[in-house]
Amino acid sequence: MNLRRLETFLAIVDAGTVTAASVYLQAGQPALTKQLKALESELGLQLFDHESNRLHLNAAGREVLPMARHIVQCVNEMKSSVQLITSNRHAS
Amino acid sequence: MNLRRLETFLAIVDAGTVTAASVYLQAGQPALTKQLKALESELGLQLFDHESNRLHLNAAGREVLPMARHIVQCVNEMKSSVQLITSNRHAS
DNA sequence: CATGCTTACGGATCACGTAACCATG
DNA sequence: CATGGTTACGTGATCCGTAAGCATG
Repeated sequence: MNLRRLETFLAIVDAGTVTAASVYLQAGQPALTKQLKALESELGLQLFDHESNRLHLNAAGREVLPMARHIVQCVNEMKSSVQLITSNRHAS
Repeated sequence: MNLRRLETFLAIVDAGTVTAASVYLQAGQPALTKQLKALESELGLQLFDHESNRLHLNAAGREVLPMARHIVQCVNEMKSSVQLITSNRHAS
């Protein structure tokens, strides 16, 4: 399980398309497509309908989404806490 | 930020030594040492005292520990939920 | 035919395992 | 000197970006 893939998943959901997410993340579309496929493969679960030429979040994706958000949020909070620790360490 | 590194961190704390953690994780000591160093480098923060020939969790490590545990726990819960989803999917 | 996703492929980076080394109790 | 951690190094896997291809509205 890779955090980068979860962040990519969230970015694609929030941006609406892989293309828009790639602009936001300053990465190439192919990279995001492959990360998403890797995530779906790893979970053994399709998160989007890949049938049309646009991706659509499916039922499973909607169930996984809040958990992925929570994990990424916790990671960001940990990063903030670490920065706080180092700041206090320097202040003391 | 890599989840594998957090899991390694927890394993080292729980097992007490890198050696014991490497047995538990079925990996080599060098790999765990390097993952730990990578994590500390990434956070910009020493989590252990590296002075003796045994690692000792320091104050910063004790602060980060519960957050790391929470993140890993959330990831495991997500994995379980995904398995549940796929089970139900197969049942229906 | 414009938009958006996917696949192919080459290069770079990362991660591991074996082996050798260093430090401490 | 036994135990535990670290460094060196070569190999295998992973990831990305460019380029090309495919599908749909």
